[in-house]
Amino acid sequence: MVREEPANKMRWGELDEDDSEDLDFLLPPKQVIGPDASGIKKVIEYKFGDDGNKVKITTTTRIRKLANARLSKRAVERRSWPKFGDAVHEDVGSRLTMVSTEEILLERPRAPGTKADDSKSGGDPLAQMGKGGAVLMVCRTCGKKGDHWTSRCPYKDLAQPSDTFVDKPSTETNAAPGGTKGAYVPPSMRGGVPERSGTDMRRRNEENSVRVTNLSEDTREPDLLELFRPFGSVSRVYVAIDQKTGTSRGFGFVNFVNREDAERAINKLNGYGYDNLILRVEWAAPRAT
DNA sequence: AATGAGCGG
Repeated sequence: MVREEPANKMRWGELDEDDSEDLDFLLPPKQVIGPDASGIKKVIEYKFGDDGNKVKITTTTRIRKLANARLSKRAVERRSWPKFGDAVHEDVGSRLTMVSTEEILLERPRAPGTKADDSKSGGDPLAQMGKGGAVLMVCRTCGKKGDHWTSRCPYKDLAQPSDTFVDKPSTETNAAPGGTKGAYVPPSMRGGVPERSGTDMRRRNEENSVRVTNLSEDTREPDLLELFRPFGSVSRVYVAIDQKTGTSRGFGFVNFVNREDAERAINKLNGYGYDNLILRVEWAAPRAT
């Protein structure tokens, strides 16, 4: 089989590039009208004749019956739509593939490099839900879904009682001068954070944190959950994993929704034999900052 | 023996 390459054949990438020397740009743009529902198409174009005068050429064609029959009514209808974009000056019917250089702007929830525009949103992320991209916000401080991030949490400052805490006079929580009981106070017993009240205040009880040590190597989080679940609802289980080896480091944490449940678990499971090892179960110290 | 990843707007 022999393939013939006509000498004058342009590759598609070169289209419209070789005739930059002619004066066609002075001519009115080519117009394509139709085809209409009955397949009639008019092409009006202009050329310079040999004498250098402008010549108007009107071509009227009718789409072959066969081709027309294969088009859906909708497709035929679409053909009469006015052209837009780069296609405005194109006889689209003659070129099945359009190479467009039109800029397509992708819509994003937030364009890169822009700052959150509070003036438009009113600072309320909820107001943006549903009209931009999906917004999924879960506050890590109070566990509420949907209206704020951790840093905006109204309880952000309460969660970690500190010397700089001013809303409420601190008492037993801090190493206050004037003498305090030096015993360790479970975070849930400390002041500062409002108690769970009503249905709205779903505090994520990161605070009722129980440390479990002396876990066997192959104890995983599901095992821990299974072990502690009977004492009450567990909000989180965690087994420390060595990032390098992927193996358990032999300790973990269990958070309970209710302090009392945590306490019962500690009392029951501390010293409990599990996988040939004696578990140590006690209140966890607050996580390192 | 040992006190945890991930984190955005």
